[in-house]
Formats: sequence, structure tokens, C-alpha cells
Amino acid sequence: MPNPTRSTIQDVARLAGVSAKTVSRVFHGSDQVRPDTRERVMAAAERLRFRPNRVARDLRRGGVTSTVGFVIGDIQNPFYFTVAGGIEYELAQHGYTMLLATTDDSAETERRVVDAVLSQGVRALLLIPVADDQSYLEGERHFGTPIVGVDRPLENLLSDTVLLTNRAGMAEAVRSLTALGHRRIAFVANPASVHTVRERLAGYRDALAEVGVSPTDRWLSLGDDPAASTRDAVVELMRSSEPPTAIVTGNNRATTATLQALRDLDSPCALIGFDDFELAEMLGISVVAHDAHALGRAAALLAIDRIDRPTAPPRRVEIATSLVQRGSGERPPHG
Amino acid sequence: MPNPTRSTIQDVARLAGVSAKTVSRVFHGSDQVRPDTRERVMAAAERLRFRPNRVARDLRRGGVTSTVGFVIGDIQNPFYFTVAGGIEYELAQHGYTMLLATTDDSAETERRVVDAVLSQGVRALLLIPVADDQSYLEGERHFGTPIVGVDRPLENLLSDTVLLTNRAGMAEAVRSLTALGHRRIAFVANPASVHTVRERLAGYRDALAEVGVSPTDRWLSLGDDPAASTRDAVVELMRSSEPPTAIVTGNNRATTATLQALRDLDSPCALIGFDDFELAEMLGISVVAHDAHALGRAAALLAIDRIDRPTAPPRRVEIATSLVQRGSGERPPHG
DNA sequence: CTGTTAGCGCATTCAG
DNA sequence: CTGAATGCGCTAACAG
Repeated sequence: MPNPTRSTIQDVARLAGVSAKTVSRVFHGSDQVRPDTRERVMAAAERLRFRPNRVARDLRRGGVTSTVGFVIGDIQNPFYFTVAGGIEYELAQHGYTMLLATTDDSAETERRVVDAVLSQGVRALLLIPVADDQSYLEGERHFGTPIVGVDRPLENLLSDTVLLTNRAGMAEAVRSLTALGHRRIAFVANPASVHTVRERLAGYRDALAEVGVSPTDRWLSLGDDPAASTRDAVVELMRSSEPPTAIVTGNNRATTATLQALRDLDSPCALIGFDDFELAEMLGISVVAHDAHALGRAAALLAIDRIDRPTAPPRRVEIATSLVQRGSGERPPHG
Repeated sequence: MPNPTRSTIQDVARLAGVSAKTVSRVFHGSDQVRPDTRERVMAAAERLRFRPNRVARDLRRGGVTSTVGFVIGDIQNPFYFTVAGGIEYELAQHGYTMLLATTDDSAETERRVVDAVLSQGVRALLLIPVADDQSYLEGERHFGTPIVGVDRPLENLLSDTVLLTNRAGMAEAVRSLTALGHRRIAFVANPASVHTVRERLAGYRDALAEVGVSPTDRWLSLGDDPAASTRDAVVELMRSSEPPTAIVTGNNRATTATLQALRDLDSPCALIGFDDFELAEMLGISVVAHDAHALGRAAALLAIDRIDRPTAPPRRVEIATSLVQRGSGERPPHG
């Protein structure tokens, strides 16, 4: 059996004995339509199982769609999907839907994927950048497409941005450790090249500088070598001649890996992680927590605002982090 | 400064001194175009920052878009997001992008959201159903839109489906407990109304029946009361006159809650969770694991297959679960 | 309150 | 190999 053909606004108009425009008005118009006309139209639409074709509508209205693109590096990271959840939530509140695409954390892919998303005619673009240059979006920005950097700033492109207070948040954590007397504090993270880790590292240095400690590379484990496991790196760090008495981590993955290493070693080393995680409370792990869902919501709001006021100056929103003390970060120096 | 207007295929054609159709051919045509013509067109396109408008293209080609809709109840659940990741991955491999929408786990919202997604002209619809009846999709199915039930079957609608081996997986877990001598085995889950939990419950009963135990309601904690916390329910269960010597859980959230309760009580109760989680290995928690990413990939493949062969009989794919023993499930009965 | 005309940007005829 | 005409489904701009 061949598929029946989908009915259009014309079919409904014919059946209801009105013009196509009237059907359109019934479905979208804030215009007035006589109640009985409206009912005839609705009845006809129901009988024909009519559903307005949004694609055609968007095209006619100047290619202005109701979808917003979100391009993300790696969807598997729980942090990012919480962000995506926040974005989707806020977009839905405003009648938009989210088109989600991933780049495998590869700079070349980013450009291709962003291009594909833009050609879908998205109303705005939200992007967690991977490449170190987003100037290729300059043209698109000139066409008036709102572009928002999420979690990291877009490089070489004027844009709205939502960030965490990475530097201050990490500084606060390290300060809480120095206040306890810690001086040998290590910083553990995987990929150090991304903006967030660089900022957190800066905060770490800020706090150490305040107590006159100039951190040496000996206490940095930045996981630039993708082959080496963070877990092994931490074990090595702890077995060095002058091991740290406290560790701060640069993100959730580093926290998990560090946690496992410390468990293996049965070490009393203090630990504060960046990013909260589900079992942290049960495990008594202190963290620099933040609201990833709020980050997403804020990003979506920036985009929606800019749709309304395209020429407003770029805005930068910061989502606050907070130090959550659960035990692992309150241990005094040992050894 | 007013925004420059986006250039169209016509603009490119004019600048290159060819017709619109030729530009179209350069961008999509497997048709032949003379190399020098092609170059002129490409040069013009680049200068004008031309990007083909996919919306218009899709409309002209009969509303056949390259996006696939995925409707999900609650985006925050890591399981679903991993599924979404799998879907997105496989879709991207085939040139589709994913339109993601959520329903807040509400049956009424489901219908509204599904409608909105369909009116976007999606090429296929993937749905984790929440409502207990999807017959409202019958019309859409007749129009030839591929519809796939993900993780749970669609009710009253013929459709492709991807499921986990919920029943067998849970039976295997319980069987491993009865083999150790456990007889008082509790089943803990939140919302018991959904298909997956019902199936897992059935598997639990299967395995108990095999050793002649007919489970009483006393050992079921199904969390139908949204007010009561699962954690409290488990504490109560363990303090009853004849507490279980082992617990199996119906999903990842129940596992976490149960884990916390058992820690609070310092109980030697055996535990096998359904769904794996990040720290399970470190914590030595045995689980019924499965590959949520593969589930998503399989769902996407079903949709893509059906796009190609619309009249093939509905298919049901099952993704295998496997019992991962890490210690908590191998504890013998106590007390 | 309702109808008519025109055309969004593109691709599919059918011609050359 | 290339171009001209036509229309996808819908809605703005103007009528009435």
C-alpha cells in the first residue's frame, strides 16, 4: 500500500470552504476569525489529520526557524549533558527546540559540524568551542545569527558568553587548604589546553602566591599525554620524594581518577575536586560545585535575548561556583 | 548597522554568470559540470559567503528533511543521555542531525511535544514513551514516517523497537544470588509503572520461582509514592523483622539510594544494581550492565533502515545485559 | 473578518 | 553540459 499523501493547508481550506489564508490564521493568527469559521476549519483539519508544515512556514517567514543549534564536543561527559538539559529546558520554555550536534572534540570537525547546523537555518547557535579560533563565524554573526560561547569563550569572535567562575572557584578551594596549613598542594587535570583548566590552574596559582608559595611543575599533573592514565600519574606523584599533602583536581574526570589512585594507596591526602558528582556526598568528597543546568539555561537566555535585541553589546554571564566541604578537603597536612 | 542580507543561489548564479540550477548542481549534483564552470561558481559562492539553505531544499524535495527527532522524558538521567549520545553518533554517520525534545515525563506533554517535533518535518521519530498509549501516532505512521520505540515498546502502535534484555538480565542477577544461598531477596526500584521496571520485576520473580520462593510484597519496595525517598524505604526494609539478605535494584537511581542506605546502616547485605555507573568499579558494586550507547545506535539504525525500506515488517532489537561481579553481589547470606 | 496575489530559496521537470 | 519555467507549503502585503 502506497503511503497516503499528507494534507496541506489548501486541502483543509477546500474542505472547509475558506481560503488558505484563513486556515493559516486559525492555526497561528492572533488575527480574529469568526468562531463558526474557526470551527469549520478545525473540523476539516482534524478530518484530514492536518498538521501545519513548519518548514514551509519558516521558509516563507524569511528562513527564521524555531530551532536553536547546540554544538558540543563530547556528549558523554555528564557535565555537558547537564548543560544540554538546561539549554533544552529554557529553549522549550520559549518555544524553541534544540538541534544537537557533536564534534568528537576535534577542531576540524567543529567547523564542518557548525556549518551543517547553520545550514539548517537555526535561529541561534550555542557552541562549546574546541578549536582555538572561531573567527570563521564572523560572517554568520554579521548575518545576525546570535552566537553564544558556552563554558569557554569563543576566540577571535565577538560573542555572548557564559562561563563558570573557574579562577575564583579554584582559588577559594586552594585557599581553604592553605588555611589548614597545606603547602605542598598538587593540581591534577587531564587536557590542560582547554580554557577552563587554564583558568582553574591560574586560580590555583593565585591562592598559592598569597601564602608565598610558588608552585613548581613537580606538583602539576596535567595529563597532556593522552596515553598516560591520570590514575597512574597520581600514583607516581604520591610516590615521589616529596609528595603533596593535598590535591585539587581540574575537572570531574580527574577527580574520579585521583580518587581511585588515593584509594589504591590508602593515602590520607586531602582532596578537593572540581565539578560535583552523584556519589560525592556519600563518599565525603569536597568539591567546587556549580550548577551546570543553570549554565545551560543562562546560555539559552543569552541567545533568546539577542534574537530580540540583535545590536546590544556582547554580554558575559558568570555562573558562580561554591566550595562544598564534605570531609576530604578538610583533612590537615600529614607526614 | 543593519544586517547584510544572506546571499542565495540566485546571487551566486548572477555573479558567476550561470543559471541557478548550475549552482545547485555544483553543490549537490552528481551531475556533470564543466570544471571551469564549477570553479567560477565556487569562487562566487565563497565571495558571497553563500551557504545552501537546507530548509528550502528540504521543502522543495517534498518536506524530506535530514533531521531525526528524539523525544525523551527526562534529559537529566545519565542513562538516557548516553542513549542520546548513541543516537546522535549513528545519525551523524549517516548525515542526519538530531532534534532533541523532552516531555518532563508527563503523558500529556508527550503528545504535544511529539506533535511539535513532527511538524518540524523530521525524517523519523525516536521515542522513549511515557504515556501508556501511542496510538495517536497511527496517522503519522501511515504517512510513512519511521517511528521507533526506544528502551520501552510503544503501546497500541506497530513499530520498530529497541529494548534491553531486562527480564533475562535481572533473572540472571537473582539467580546468582540464589546460587549463593540467598532466599530473602528484596527488589528496590522507583516508579514501578514503567515497562522496564515491570520486566525486571518479572525476571526477579522468574529466578525466585526457580528455587521455589514466591516473593511476597514485603520484599518489594517500588517507590510508587513519589514523596517517600527510596533511601528511607530501604532503611525501613532493613529494619523490619525479617530483613532481606540481598537486594537487587530496578535502575541506577535506586542503586545509588540503596547504596547510601546500606552505608548508613553499615549492613553486610548483598547488592546487585541494574545499570552500571561510573564509580561502581571503585566501590565494588556488582551490577547488571548494558551498553546504553549501543542501544541508541541500534535505535538510530532501525530508523535509518526503515527510511530505506518503509514496508518491511516491524523489527525488535534486543541489547544484551551482562552481570558484572565486583564484590557486592557475591556476599553470602548473613544473619 | 476574509480573500487574492505574490514569492520565500531551492530543485525538478523539460528543454535545448 | 546548461537554462527557463514551475511549484514545494505556507504567509506577508494588500485589498475588500
